Amino acid sequence: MKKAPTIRDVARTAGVSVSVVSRVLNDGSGPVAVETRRKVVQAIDELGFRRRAAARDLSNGQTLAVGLVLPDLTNPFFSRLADRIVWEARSRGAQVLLLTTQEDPHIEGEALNDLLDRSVGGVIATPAGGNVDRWHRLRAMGIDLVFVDRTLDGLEEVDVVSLQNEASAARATDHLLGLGHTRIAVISGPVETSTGSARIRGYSTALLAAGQVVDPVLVRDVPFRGELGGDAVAALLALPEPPTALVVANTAQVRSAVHRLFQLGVAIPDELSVVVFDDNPWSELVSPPLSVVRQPIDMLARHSVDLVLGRMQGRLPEAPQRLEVQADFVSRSSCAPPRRLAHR
Amino acid sequence: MKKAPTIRDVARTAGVSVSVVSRVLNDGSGPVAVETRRKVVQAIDELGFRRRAAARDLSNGQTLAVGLVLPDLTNPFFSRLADRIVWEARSRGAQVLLLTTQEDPHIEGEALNDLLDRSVGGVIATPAGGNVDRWHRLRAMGIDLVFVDRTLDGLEEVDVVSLQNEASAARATDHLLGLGHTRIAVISGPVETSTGSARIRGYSTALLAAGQVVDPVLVRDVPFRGELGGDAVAALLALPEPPTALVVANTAQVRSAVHRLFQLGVAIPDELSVVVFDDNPWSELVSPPLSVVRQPIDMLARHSVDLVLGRMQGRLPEAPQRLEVQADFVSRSSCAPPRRLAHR
DNA sequence: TTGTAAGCGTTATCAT
DNA sequence: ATGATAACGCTTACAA
Repeated sequence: MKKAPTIRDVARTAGVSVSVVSRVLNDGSGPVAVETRRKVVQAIDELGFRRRAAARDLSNGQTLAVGLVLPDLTNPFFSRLADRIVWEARSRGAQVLLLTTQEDPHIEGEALNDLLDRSVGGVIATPAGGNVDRWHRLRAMGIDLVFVDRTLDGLEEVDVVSLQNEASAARATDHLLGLGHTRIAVISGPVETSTGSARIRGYSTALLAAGQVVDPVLVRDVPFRGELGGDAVAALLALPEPPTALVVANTAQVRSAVHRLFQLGVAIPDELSVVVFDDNPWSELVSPPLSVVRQPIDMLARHSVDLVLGRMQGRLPEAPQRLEVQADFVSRSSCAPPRRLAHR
Repeated sequence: MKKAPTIRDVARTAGVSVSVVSRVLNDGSGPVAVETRRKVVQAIDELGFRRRAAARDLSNGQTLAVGLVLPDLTNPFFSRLADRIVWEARSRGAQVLLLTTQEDPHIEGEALNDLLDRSVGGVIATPAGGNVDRWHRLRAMGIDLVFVDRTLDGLEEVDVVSLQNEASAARATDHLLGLGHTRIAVISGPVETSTGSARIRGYSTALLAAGQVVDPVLVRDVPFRGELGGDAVAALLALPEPPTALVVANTAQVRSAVHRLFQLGVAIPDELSVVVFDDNPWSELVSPPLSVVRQPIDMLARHSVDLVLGRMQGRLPEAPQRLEVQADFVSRSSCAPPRRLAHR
């Protein structure tokens, strides 16, 4: 196991000094005679030389690596997001350090410490909540930060890429309203989260615009972790006046919610119309195929990577960017007009 | 944005030398008076000092970070694997650099280059195929390597964690045989891959043991990428003598295969019994719920992390480890005895 | 028990 | 256009 060649080895076998080699390595950081460059290049691949990232990072106090902090890869939304982000990052020459938080602020805190140590150049994250001080600290250390999917109050200065949560929820609700439903329920994420509150807002707005009232008993905000989506479904159906339509706006809970619906033997869409947030690979495999709000994951990925990398390289205006991408509504067979006198 | 404190700052404010600080940092790397340690510790968190990973790595020529090379996070099998590996790694203090290959040896090659640069301490990978020289090079540079899920010929010296592919395929086939099927088809991964060939072998063995012959026309090996699982299904059903049972042993193709089955309106299990490899979150949501071979993903994760980290820390015997973990067969409602005279 | 100083592989600043 | 050389922050002999 011979030691890997260093820049000095290259310099020696090319018969030049290390500074010259360094210059050809960082193309354009200084003048190099064309013939000299040739020799250097040749030496480089003759020796199979590769720059040690650690040394480079140490020297210029920064890394081209990006930290990716996500709740949980078990949720298809995040795993596809991770897939796209890794892809976009590598196509721009950056690497990705992956950390998961299980939606737990404590774990997230530790992850942030790691990131601090490792001095990544930037971070893309879906914040779990809290840790405001840590996030600030990160920024104070000059690490560029982009939130994806969710924001956090008190961090107005960080870039955010999210989807049009409010509009999308309104859109889904409108669809149901258009079918004639007058008792539409929603299962969202926690109201304390940016996505949870925005989606509930969209839902309410649509209802109000249609001249209906918002019945608080039909609005369920459940955590992202766990299987509480199912319980919310059960609770909703056990109501004296159960809903005839349901919007599952908590991506992490759609599996659980749908699972329960099936267990309970609810006839979809006859007894209950349903729309879910996010187009899972299986949402058209179940019967009936689910109508969904399709989140443009690749756009989220592309923009977040653009933002971090852009900031890290100092392009981009000072002001924090706030990007909202549009979601599509995909109508399949899980919605129908309400049946009068539907009993269960 | 003040500069982050260095080990020297700590030494100064604690009134000791840097080596002492370093010693308390790497607990046990040398003697430190208990009172001195106290002062140092105090100085450390007074200043909020954190070691720069780059410097540490540079100094000792190694990183505690692990490279994770996976085909594709879009496949639930790999996303769950990633999730578990990240988790296990962090619980042992290691970070994970994530790279995806899209099953493309060329992309994989580039990923390996990155890993070389970044001098991660070890790598956990599901090899896409080829790149044998690159893998060797990695090992030659002292980077510990563990293959998970798949192996590669010509790399007998690397640790492998996989599941009992042959036994699991046999098990699934046996189940169908037990139901009385005499025309069982299999859709596997490429025969060139370790998983593809092993599963076909298991399938054949079971058939032979039951006194049946292996009809080559019923054995379809399809790539991991793309949607060819669906086409294989269609081809199988178009046979003059179509199968009455099907084992989808290519995890990456089960969605596509099942999708096509549904499109074609095949009655499961009446017309066709099916068993699929890997317990997707949706496999019990579709109707009928699918009988599956459940892969013990957390075991795969745990063992791979144990292996890399163990090697990196120099424990572990010389000889390459070959771990096979057991998969469970979960019977649900997609299998039944064959119907005589089933026409389509 | 503690301190000094020489690396580790790059980059960047000056001279030449 | 090139070459010395000093950082960068930490680890580790080796001395004291």
